[in-house]
Amino acid sequence: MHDMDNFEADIKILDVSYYNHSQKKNGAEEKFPVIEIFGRSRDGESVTLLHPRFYPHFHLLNPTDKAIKELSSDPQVKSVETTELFHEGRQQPALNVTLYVPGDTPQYRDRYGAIAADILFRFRYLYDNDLGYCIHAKGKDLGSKQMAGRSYLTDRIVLLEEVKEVPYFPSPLKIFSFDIENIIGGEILCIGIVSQFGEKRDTCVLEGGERKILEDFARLIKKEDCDILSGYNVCNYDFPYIEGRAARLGLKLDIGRNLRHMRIRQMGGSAKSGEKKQVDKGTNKVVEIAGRIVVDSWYFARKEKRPKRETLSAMAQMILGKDKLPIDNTKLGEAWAKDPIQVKEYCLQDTILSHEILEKIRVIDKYQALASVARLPLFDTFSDRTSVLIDSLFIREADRQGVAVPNTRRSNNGDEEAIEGGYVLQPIAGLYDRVIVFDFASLYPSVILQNNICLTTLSDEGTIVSPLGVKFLAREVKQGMLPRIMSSLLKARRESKKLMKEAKTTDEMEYYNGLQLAQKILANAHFGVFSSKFYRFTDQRIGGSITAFGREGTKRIIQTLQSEGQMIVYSDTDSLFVVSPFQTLDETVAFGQTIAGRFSHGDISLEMEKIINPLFLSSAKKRYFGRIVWAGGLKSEIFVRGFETRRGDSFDLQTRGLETLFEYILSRDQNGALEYCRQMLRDLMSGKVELEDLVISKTAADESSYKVITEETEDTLFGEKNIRERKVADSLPIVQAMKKAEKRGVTISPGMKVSWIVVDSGITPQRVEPYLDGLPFDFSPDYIYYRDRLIDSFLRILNVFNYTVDDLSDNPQLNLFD
DNA sequence: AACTATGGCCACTGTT
DNA sequence: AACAGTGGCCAT
Repeated sequence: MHDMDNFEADIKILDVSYYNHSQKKNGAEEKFPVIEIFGRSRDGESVTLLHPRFYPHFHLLNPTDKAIKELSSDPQVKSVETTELFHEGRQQPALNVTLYVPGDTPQYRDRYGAIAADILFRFRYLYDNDLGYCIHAKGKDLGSKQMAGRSYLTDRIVLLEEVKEVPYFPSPLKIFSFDIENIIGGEILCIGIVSQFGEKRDTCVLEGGERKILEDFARLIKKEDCDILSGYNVCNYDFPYIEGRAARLGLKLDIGRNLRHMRIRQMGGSAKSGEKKQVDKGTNKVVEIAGRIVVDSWYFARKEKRPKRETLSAMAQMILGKDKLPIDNTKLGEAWAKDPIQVKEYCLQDTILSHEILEKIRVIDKYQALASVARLPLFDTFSDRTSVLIDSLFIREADRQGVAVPNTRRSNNGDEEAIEGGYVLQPIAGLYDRVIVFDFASLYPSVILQNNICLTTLSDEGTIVSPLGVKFLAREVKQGMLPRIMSSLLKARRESKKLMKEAKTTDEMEYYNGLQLAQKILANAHFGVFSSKFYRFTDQRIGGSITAFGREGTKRIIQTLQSEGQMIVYSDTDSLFVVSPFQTLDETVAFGQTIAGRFSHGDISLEMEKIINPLFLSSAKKRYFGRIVWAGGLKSEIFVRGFETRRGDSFDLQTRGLETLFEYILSRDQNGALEYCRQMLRDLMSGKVELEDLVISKTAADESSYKVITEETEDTLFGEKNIRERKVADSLPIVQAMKKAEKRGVTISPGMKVSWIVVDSGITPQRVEPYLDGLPFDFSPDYIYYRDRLIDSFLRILNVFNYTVDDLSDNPQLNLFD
């Protein structure tokens, strides 16, 4: 063993975990937790920081004498301490209880109704030690990779002596992308690998039989000691597949930084009837590897780009402008036997594409910025659970101020009604010149600030009264925690934006841009979390008051402007569409600035976002398009909201047709528009259309999540009740397509897009056939179906100008004789 | 078991 | 033909 060297470095925290240590001390057994911090230093070393003897604690509100007595003499309890906490508007007596073993906490939560008793131990550690994503650590380098019988794979293992948070710094993480090739349901043939650290990139392909491949895979991850493991759909496909194959061969995948096995967790599940599905269908499996972070490039690329088709080839083309080598997955075994070099080339190319997609969309940088703003390990920001981010800021503030922290709510309180949301003004359909779009800057955050909305300011003595009649104390009397956090986030964001503008290099600019975006995301996330039915600090009076203030503000401006004779043609939540009373752009801008100034007060700021000329409003809400002619400066840019061109589940012909139709409408060429639509329908009906243009795609949910409808019918003759169960899934086109795809050897995992073409809509349910990459499509589309859907789409625009289906017909003169 | 909200449009099925 | 129920995706 080495001498113990001093260690000191700046470190980014990737993941935090702990273990229970127990040792003999003077004949007695001493038990304590040891926190394990996994990270990478600014200088590029991987480190494990060990922090022993940090203990778990929680609170009891209004503890009984009996409870205090019991806990004081409980051998599992390290210490108890009386204190006071603010809860439900007043100071209340409380007990702070410290245990030896984190895992004991739930039993005390249940037995004593303890609060702040469901905070994960790693978060408790970070909160209490005031740590964030980036830290400065000092300690003793333990030299050996063994510690108390435990092994770690990092360059350094350090017994922590001093630690403090430092500002976010840019430095590279080690990223490892991979892609497997396997015979469907069978053997893994090879694994392509890209390993990147800063500018340095290495590639290789593992081969030599499945056992060797899997052993090499695990060995390489450990040897390279990567921070991020990535690949295209690795969570739902590659990792589960590898796990399954490794299990068959009896191989261990002990690839965690503490040599713990990787773990795959199934997320989501079925929603109860009448309830919305809570889980983003984009992830249904989560892969956990201690000390490392799994980042599925498919998940983040789809989140960022919302593509219609989500195959690697479609995404690579869209994001990188690169083509993917074609290969028939169903014949991989034969291809491998014939020409393994080609298969390997293909495999590596896929790995590189996935890797470059991840780089291009800058996911790692974005989440690092979020980790630094939310003050959490990178791992926890990647879990995409906003409540974790808000907890990190809010619980710390509550602890500082002695405010009680309830446990996460696990019941819906039964009859609880949803709060009312934003106000949407029915649009006045038409085509308008020079429409000014105003919106409130960060409406809900500024409402929170302006009205000092917080759990801690709710009070009957409050002088700020929300439209719901809920009262909040004025800022001068007591500043709320929520407004305080909001204010510091918004202030920090203004500073980041300023530094971004002053940046001298692109890297510096990106750095501040990432920060200001993260600050914005976090500020906006507060409303959602505090209005959630499940969050620990949820109070409907808060969420309800926030939206009520918002609605009131918007409606008041609409009324005021209307009473002044202005024409408000649309409004949604925090936006207002006002037709300019002036003929020129300059006058319109000046007019808009006056309005924006008039309605901005205190923390609430109404901004002139853009001027649209012309603007088309349909008779439906949330559907409009126009040409932006001004947005802080002159512009000329078409934008669309809501229509099929924005939707991933429309077919390309429909998207293209509408896009062109929009251009005709914006050029005020209605005859051109009609002629164009007629021509497209003619082409379609004469079969002059690519199959690709008729493909419809939607995201498949897990089959078990579809509802089962129970229908009750009464037998008229005998008065018997017949109960029939019907599975919704059975008649959905998407499920039909998924099942047929599987019959043809293409597995579609839930969360991925399924593509199909309608071949017969004359029957119910309609018949569809899957449209599969690399496989022939031997059916004839139902052209009537597609014609009718196109006509419906076109008419939703054209009926604003009083055109009807007859105007889209090729023989309009026939109508004269009707 | 749930771990960010509500408002909204449209496609489709299956009943009346 | 009108409707209720369900699913999916989008606006904010």
